[in-house]
Amino acid sequence: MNPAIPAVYIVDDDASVRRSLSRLVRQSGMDARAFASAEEYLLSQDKPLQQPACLVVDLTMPGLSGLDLQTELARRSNNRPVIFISGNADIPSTVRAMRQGAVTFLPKPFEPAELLLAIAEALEMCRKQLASDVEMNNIAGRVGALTAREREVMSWVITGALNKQIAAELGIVERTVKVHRSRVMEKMQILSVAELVRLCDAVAFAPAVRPQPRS
Amino acid sequence: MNPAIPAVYIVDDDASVRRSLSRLVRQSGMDARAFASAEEYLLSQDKPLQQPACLVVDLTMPGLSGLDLQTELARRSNNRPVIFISGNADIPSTVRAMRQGAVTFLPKPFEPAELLLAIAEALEMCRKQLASDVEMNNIAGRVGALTAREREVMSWVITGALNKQIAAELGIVERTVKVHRSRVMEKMQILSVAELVRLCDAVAFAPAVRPQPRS
DNA sequence: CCCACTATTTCCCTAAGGTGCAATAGCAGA
DNA sequence: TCTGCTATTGCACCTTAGGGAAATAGTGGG
Repeated sequence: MNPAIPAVYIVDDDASVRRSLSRLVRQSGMDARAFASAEEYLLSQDKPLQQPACLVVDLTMPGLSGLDLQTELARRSNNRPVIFISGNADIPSTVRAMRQGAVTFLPKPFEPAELLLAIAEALEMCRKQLASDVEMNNIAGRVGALTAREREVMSWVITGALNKQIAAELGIVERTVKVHRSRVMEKMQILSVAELVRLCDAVAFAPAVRPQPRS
Repeated sequence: MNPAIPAVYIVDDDASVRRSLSRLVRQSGMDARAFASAEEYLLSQDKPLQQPACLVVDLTMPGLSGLDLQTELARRSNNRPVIFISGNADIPSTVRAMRQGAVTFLPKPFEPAELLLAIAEALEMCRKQLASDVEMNNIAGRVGALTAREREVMSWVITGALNKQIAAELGIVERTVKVHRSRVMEKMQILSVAELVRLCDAVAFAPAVRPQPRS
């Protein structure tokens, strides 16, 4: 599969729906992959996504329902946008689906253009998410390259603490703090504290500050 | 109205619904205010919200519909959480409402407990939003106290630029940059660049950097 | 036992950040 | 015109940040 070509995963127990939707998707220049059940889809997903992709899921299916699938995907941090389709949907299901982050919910029958529009939106969301994920992983990787001590020093640096203060907190000499700090900046591949703060905030870097024992 | 007591704004064209919901809300210890139409509600809203509050809106009403009201509120940056109720709702309306940020959508008839649960959630969201808004206004106020030049210097500082570089960019001497920078830290009531970066990011402070003229 | 990695420290030096004091200048309003 | 606010700069001085060189030490493998 060409990583540049987006993929649409279709999950529906109705074979004729799978066929027609697959055709529609392919005619629009995208990859289509169909699954007859949520379980089947889940089993096929062993690799992290590398190309923009989204799901088109039927709400009511034997076994795991569309909502169950969505819940499971959220649990697995599989953040592919989900578009629901259903012939017999009720308001509560729609609400639940949307609250869990569904892109939209199309009641059958729907116009092919409606689905394509939703898919386009979902793929755009996915692209942004992918770009963001890449960036997060990039940063997390750099943080991972730090030693425990360096992370500790970093957690103080991003609070704006002076080297002198950090040294006092850690019970070491200022020169040592400078050494760690220097390595942090080097490994994080940045030149300023401002950038360090942004990187740490972006990945929600844990302070690593020992919890204050409340007397 | 006691600011500590949350308020629930009920917008429904059916007087009996307004009565029963108001009673339900008041019995739960909250303020209830009822409106017969979206227009009536909008006209009553001239003051910014100070207490946690949410809306319970009927989807279908004469004049502006519930969705119209939601859209208008979004346009006015009135971020009170909205709970929809409706006796004859369809999926598309539900989807649109949820996509526009509705807390939930309750089809009539619903259990009183359901609505109270939704209200509790909405009020909690509102409380967090209020706290955040206060914080944002606080920061924005401090930024507003800066002079144009100080804001300009700040925009460079948060990129991690050295005083020397900032001076070159602005065509002034380093000493002057230091003066502005010092005032920025004073007016923003902080002690470190790390904090400055966070404050600016929190309010999405515009770089104020002149756009690069691409040749 | 030797080696790589990490943590630590001392001495010393340069660059950058931050301030106090004083002075010049432009501009808007009383 | 005088006053207040803002911007600007020069000079001197102190504090921080950042590194170079070299050495000590503990830990985990090979």
